[in-house]
Amino acid sequence: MKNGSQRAMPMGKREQTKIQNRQLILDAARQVFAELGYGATTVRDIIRATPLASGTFYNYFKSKEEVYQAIRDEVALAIRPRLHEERAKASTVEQFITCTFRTFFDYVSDDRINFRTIRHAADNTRVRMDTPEVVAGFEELREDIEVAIAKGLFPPVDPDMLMAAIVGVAFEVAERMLRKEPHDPTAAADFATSLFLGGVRALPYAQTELPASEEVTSNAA
Amino acid sequence: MKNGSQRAMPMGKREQTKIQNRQLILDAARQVFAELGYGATTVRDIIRATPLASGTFYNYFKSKEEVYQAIRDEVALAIRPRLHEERAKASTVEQFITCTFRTFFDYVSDDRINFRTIRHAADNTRVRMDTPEVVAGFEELREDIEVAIAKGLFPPVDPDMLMAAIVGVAFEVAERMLRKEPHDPTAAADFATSLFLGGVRALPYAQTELPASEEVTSNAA
Amino acid sequence: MKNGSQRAMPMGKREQTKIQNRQLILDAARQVFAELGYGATTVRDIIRATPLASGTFYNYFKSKEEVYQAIRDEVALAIRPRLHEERAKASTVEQFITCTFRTFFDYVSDDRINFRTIRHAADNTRVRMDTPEVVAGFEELREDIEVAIAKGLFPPVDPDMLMAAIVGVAFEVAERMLRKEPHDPTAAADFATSLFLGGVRALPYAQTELPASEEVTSNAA
Amino acid sequence: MKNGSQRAMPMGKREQTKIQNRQLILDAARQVFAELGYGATTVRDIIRATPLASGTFYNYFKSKEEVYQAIRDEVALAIRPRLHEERAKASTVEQFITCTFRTFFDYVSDDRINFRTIRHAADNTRVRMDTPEVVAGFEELREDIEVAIAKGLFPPVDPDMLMAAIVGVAFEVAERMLRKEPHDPTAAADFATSLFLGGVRALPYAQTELPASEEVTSNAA
DNA sequence: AATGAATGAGTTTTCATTCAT
DNA sequence: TATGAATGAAAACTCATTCAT
Repeated sequence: MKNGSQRAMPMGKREQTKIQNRQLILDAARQVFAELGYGATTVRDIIRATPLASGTFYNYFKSKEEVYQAIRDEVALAIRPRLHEERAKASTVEQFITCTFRTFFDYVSDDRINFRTIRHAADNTRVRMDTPEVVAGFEELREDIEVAIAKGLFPPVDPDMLMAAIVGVAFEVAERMLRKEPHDPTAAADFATSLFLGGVRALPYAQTELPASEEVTSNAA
Repeated sequence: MKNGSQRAMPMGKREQTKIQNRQLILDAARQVFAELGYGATTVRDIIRATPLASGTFYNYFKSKEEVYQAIRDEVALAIRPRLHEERAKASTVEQFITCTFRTFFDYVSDDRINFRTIRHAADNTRVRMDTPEVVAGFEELREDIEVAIAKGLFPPVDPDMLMAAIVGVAFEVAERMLRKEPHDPTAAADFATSLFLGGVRALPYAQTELPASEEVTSNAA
Repeated sequence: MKNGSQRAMPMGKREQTKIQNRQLILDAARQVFAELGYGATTVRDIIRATPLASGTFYNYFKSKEEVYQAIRDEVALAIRPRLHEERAKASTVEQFITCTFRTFFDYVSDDRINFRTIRHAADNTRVRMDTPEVVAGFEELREDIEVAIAKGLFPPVDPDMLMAAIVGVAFEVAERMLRKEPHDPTAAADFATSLFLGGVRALPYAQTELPASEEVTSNAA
Repeated sequence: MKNGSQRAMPMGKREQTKIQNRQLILDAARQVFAELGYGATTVRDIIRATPLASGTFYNYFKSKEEVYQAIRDEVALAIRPRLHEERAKASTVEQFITCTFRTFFDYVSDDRINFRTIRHAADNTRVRMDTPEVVAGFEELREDIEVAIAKGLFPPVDPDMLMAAIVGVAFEVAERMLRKEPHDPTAAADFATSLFLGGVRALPYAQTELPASEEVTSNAA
């Protein structure tokens, strides 16, 4: 049987299907990881969430671990450069903190499926996967903090601790943000930023249901 | 040699063994969960880390899940009352924040095996179960915050968000604290407390390797 | 420690308990075999139906099989001699058939727990255990038939087949009898006897609920 | 050589293997149930009697119970319609009884493996499951009897009891029939039919080893 | 490439029996 | 002798991976 056609540019049906199937698996895996947690997920679970057959999985990934790697990398690759870039531009503590949280919460809000995959809540299990890519993201933050300290933006605090505090607040507040519809990444970013810049006394007042008098809804400090 | 201590009901060897075996299993489970992560751990792994026979496991727990519950509850039951009690005494924001972090980090430092079990790495997965007991601990913190706001200790911030921020910083900073020997719960508590009271500019300066002069270790800003 | 008393006749507490425990186990076993069937019953099930501890079982019986033997023997020993004796006295077909069914249904009605043990209905499973003792009971019936044929009571039919028919009707009709309260062994015996003596046309008319005219409730033939 | 037969949908090798494997398991199960009894049989036993791997069993059946169901239903589905149809045609007691027994014994003789599976010995346990399909068969017989009574074929006997008697004789006589080679379903049917039509006195004389004169083989009474 | 049944190693779980108290 | 927890062999079941179609 001869290969009748060779089209240089337009992608053959074969290649398209291939890319599409890979994506089907990745999407299914994200879903299932988010629902069951990484540990409890089986390859069968992933396949079941797909129109494909079980054997097909192995045409694209060697194992559950490998799909997981792919998802992780996708996430980290999507957010890390953005964060790093923003922070590099910061010339004050305010800017550094603000852009870090804002970028993070915006990303999470846009791409909450991915977020849920690495930080997940379901069947009572929250998981966070400290895989190389994610850890690398943390390291990058720490390095950016070190640079900022060197530049004099930050006082000479323990960069590791500060990184931990930022990460902790970012993930935990993101979790809450996602529970309320509609998501309000701006409010989340404001909250976290205010906390880091001025402590609890600087926090924005809560949006109350009652029409509060004007000055109360804004910051008093 | 006389038995000087008074045991109201001298325990038979059988009861002792029973209690001891239960503990053997719990300890083994803690170890193994900490090493392999909850998801990857099998009941066999737990038993293997024990001098007991496979069937014996089922005399004490119905499943891996049940051991895990027991561990979790042990943790939550140990720490929650302490935290709640301390916070109830607080009459200022400072006290509220300080005692929360101090109690938490002291506990974690004392009982790091338990902490590692519920907040852990290896196989790159950190798990924390938002099971009834743990969630109840979070709720309690939120309620305490609400009470504090009502009393005027806190400005009228979003209690859910503040709780999230405290929890995030607590767990994440604890993680870092445990990576350095010797543990320094005081430093961790100081760090977190300062952050919450005055933001990044209020943070204590990092412990440098050089023996720093006294006033340097405290806040300057 | 000395054995202070030796009472020749009155049974010691020890012996009494021993006999009593043996009986507890036998009774429990009967119950459980009847409920779960022999195959599905575990020694644990039997013990659970007893106030005794699992180890105690083995002071009385070596295994499930052995309890089962004991029950079987009890049953066979209780009913076989009665049946044999009655049939030996029979001098007509009528007597032979009548006494066989009457004795059997009376026994079953009295001791339905034992019956249920060897012929049981629960969880949709009917079991009949053709153990040596039970088979011996069947053989005895066949031999009695052979003797009756030799004596001229029966025509020279196939004794094996006749035995099978008697056994089949006995067990199956007994099953129905036990489903109606109050049990009516007399009606069951009449039914079976009439069938064997005269075929379906000789069967007694069914007891109807409606107050039927007198002659209808009795046989018409 | 051409494939002369017309298969509407030529079956792929896959489908064939699937059907064949299902049958392998069913056959093995029949064998093993017949050898060990239902209760004592394990899924492993069934698989061992098969060239298949252990996991394969679970591609076809969820449990031992489910295989058993399949076998049972096969039996009931094969025999019930035949019995019902024959009885519907009966216009006399003789026909009703005759066709019932004849059809039953013919079936059992043809399909003795199936019969042995649901009515069986070894480990001394005979099992017959009164599962929906089988019970439905019994019910059907009872209903047919009720119809026959209404039509005046039978005297107004207790249909439940008559059904029980027929069932008891059918199963028990079938058991004996299967013990002798060659099977003689005709003799079994004659025996049972005669019993039900005229009682023991109407029974055919036993086949003796000696070539008996003609009239002896038929009824004398 | 896609399919999905087969595989069998590995896991969970049960239970008859033993044995220290 | 009674107890009941411990034992471990064996049963039930799962699932990642292979492979014939």
